[in-house]
Amino acid sequence: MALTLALESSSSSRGEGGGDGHGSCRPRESMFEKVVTPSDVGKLNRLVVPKHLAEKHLPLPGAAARAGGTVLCFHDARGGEAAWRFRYSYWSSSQSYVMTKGWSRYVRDKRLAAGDTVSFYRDGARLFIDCRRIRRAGVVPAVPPRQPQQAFFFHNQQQAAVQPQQHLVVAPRVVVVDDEVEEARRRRCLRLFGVNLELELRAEPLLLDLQL
Amino acid sequence: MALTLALESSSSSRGEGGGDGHGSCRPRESMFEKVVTPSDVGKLNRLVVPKHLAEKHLPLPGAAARAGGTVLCFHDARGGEAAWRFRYSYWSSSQSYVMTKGWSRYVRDKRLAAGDTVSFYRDGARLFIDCRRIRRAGVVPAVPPRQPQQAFFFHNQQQAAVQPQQHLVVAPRVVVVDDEVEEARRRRCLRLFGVNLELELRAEPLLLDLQL
DNA sequence: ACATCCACCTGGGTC
DNA sequence: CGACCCAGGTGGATG
Repeated sequence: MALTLALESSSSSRGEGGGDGHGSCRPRESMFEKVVTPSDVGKLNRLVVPKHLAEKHLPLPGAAARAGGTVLCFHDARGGEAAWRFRYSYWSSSQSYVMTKGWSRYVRDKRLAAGDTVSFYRDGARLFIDCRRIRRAGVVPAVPPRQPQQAFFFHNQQQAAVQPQQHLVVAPRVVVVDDEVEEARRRRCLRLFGVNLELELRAEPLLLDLQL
Repeated sequence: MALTLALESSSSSRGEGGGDGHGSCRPRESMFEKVVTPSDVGKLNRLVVPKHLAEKHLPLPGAAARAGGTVLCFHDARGGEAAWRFRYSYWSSSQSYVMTKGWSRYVRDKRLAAGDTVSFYRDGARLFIDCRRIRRAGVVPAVPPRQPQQAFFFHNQQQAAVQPQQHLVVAPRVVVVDDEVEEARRRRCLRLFGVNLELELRAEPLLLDLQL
């Protein structure tokens, strides 16, 4: 069954209920949203699902919980063939519900950052996931931060790290962005083709040569 | 069938074949060696056996792999009654061969540290294990780093870490050693009763009070 | 309680 | 550059 994607430009209501007007699908009912924490998008490779939301919308049969969880398949609310498979389980040690395996890929592909919002929808037995970025100062990124695009990409972010004193020379559009959240680690964030490059925060101002 | 241990003091060829002249046994053929990583001797309690070596010298029948591995019994190449039993299994998740149960005991008893070498030999169906420390400048340790001795031992190496500015006061023989290997992480290594304590490398010289 | 073991998982590196 | 290794992890079970 194909999903009809009528482009509704923007619904005025931004409540947790409806689609938020990014041109996505219809016959879903919202389950819940979460503003992701630094840990949710960091090296822990897991999303903590708030317990009350998990037990209300994504109950784990208990047998499944003891059996090491289950695998949930979420369709991408933006359409496309992409289906996101996450291991979903209960960690008795921390008494929390988590999505583990597969989650880090979603974070990477969607360029999720702390403060962004992930939304989970359901249409009958069909599950959907969507996300939206936080409101950011600065320009809209040159490349929309979506889909497993095969754009220019630093393979080794270590090598891509920019020393404060270096000049950064780039070709197309570049946007310097201040992350709103992620105050846990105070970092500067340079957004390049949808890739976040993290710079050590120094007293000195950042020196950049932007050749646009 | 007893194994005759003729003391050939040192085979001139140091190739991966022979004994290294520590007065150990003969009729073995070397299978492989590994320079152990920090993880191999750390809290993970497992030794990763490089895949190509594992499949060449210690194949797991596949049925055994699926059955959760097997137990291998290694005789101590230095002689003695000691036999080291390791669970040996294949982790399909990481596609790697590992020795798990029993390995941490070997690490402890032999005071194995990162950079040391473990060697596996075979004599027909009989398996042998040996290890040697990395070449170190400085004196031979006061206590030979052998056998299940129940000597003084820091349970938590974290706590045992020494800050460069501190004075270290110790009772018996102590040797300060510069690690030749492990240049990957440049660290000072202080050897104390066979335990390696790692110090952050600083410009300042190490300050020690040695009360012998 | 604590250490160990076990079955997973992942990113970086390498080929 | 995709595929694969493997070093470095995890939670949970066990004794």
